[in-house]
Amino acid sequence: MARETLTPARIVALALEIVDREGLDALNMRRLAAQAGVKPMSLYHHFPSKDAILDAIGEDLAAKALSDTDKAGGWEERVRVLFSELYGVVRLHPRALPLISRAVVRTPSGRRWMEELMRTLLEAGFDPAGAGAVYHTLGAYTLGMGYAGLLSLETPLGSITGDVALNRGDFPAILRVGSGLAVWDHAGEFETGLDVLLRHFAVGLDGA
Amino acid sequence: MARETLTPARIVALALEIVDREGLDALNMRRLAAQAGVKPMSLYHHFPSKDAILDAIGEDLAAKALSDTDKAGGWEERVRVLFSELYGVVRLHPRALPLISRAVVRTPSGRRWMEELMRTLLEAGFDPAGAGAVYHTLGAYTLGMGYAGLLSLETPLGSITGDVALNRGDFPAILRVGSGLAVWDHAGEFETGLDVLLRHFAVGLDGA
DNA sequence: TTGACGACCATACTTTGTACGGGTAACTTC
DNA sequence: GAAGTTACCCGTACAAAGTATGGTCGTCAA
Repeated sequence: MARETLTPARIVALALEIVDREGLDALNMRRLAAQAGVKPMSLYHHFPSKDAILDAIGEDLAAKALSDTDKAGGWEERVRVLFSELYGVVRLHPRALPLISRAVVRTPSGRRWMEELMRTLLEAGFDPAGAGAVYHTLGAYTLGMGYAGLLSLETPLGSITGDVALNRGDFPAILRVGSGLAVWDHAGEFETGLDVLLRHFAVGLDGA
Repeated sequence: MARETLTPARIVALALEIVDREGLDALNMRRLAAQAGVKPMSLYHHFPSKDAILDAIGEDLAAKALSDTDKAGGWEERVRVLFSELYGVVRLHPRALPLISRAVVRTPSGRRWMEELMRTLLEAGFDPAGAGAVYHTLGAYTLGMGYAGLLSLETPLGSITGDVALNRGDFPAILRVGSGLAVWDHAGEFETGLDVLLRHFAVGLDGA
């Protein structure tokens, strides 16, 4: 709205706002330009394509997941913090999740996050295959929690149990569990699962 | 190609083929019509919109995840089978994953899958909150494994370690782990994590 | 003054979903 | 069997969205 100078950083910030507020699909060049008080083609002076803007958002978010990881502590604690920080970013920007997941393997900050994780695991004594397994399992779990939350944003809370109520009798168990299905924010739910998985790998490491 | 009669089932089958082969983005009405040997607008006689076709694909896949769940066995085994079947479908059609995840909460077969899961959990003795937690945790894990695999399809295997090799020295740990990062098909990796999580809930159930 | 460059934009082309209004053949009804 | 109805398919056209191409305008160095 306010007509400040157009910069890559401001474009990314505005784009993220739109994504957070209205979803990834609502982000288009004309909309973004309008938000910046500028005409669409002006954006191309700062970015070569829309995809480049999306990558820049991803980089931005990946950088946030990287902040305070240098607290000391055992490897298990460090790994826990790495994934918790990542999940924290996902919780703050659920609609940007597809960008975050791409960023982990494609942007500088994402790779720094990954390097940090791999270094921690290798130093802890995991062999390359073991480190890969930890990354796969915990990464999938973290990513999945995010996608599940995103899904529940797009499918309005009551639309499951609400619809189902129509043919009451066909889905008694779903109805009994009710709203517990649609709400993914239960305190500590993510951390609990993360701990369970992490502990499993820790035990395996000692055994080997 | 072959000009058979156009039916909803055939449209869905062809659409799924395109998605499997070329990805979700490659599926458009003109492309799909051409594949069916028909003109674009003809599709709208059988489906009201593209979105309806996507939902139909989801329903189709959700139905496959539902097949042989009626084997007897303890609740833990039944839950394991439910998620394994679902994951099996995801592995067969990774590029259709976004459709599968929507389907679980939106299509008849998806809801039947969910009902089956909820019924099993409630009968096993979980309270509604507990059943919700199991669904959240295992569902997120399953979904996440799928998304991670999808991600590795889109980011060609070597592009991570390949790029990183350019600035050798910045990412030594990633390089050491190497190809283990990009390959998500390790036998039993999914089942291992699933068991770990499931066992955690089983123990919690006995304790309560 | 002049020319070069950086920031912004007008126009237009392409791709994709789909509204609208047919058209033809099979089938129903009297 | 004539007339209407329906099922199935299609031609045309428009809107939304990414972006190629080629300006325009102000600032600043020489």
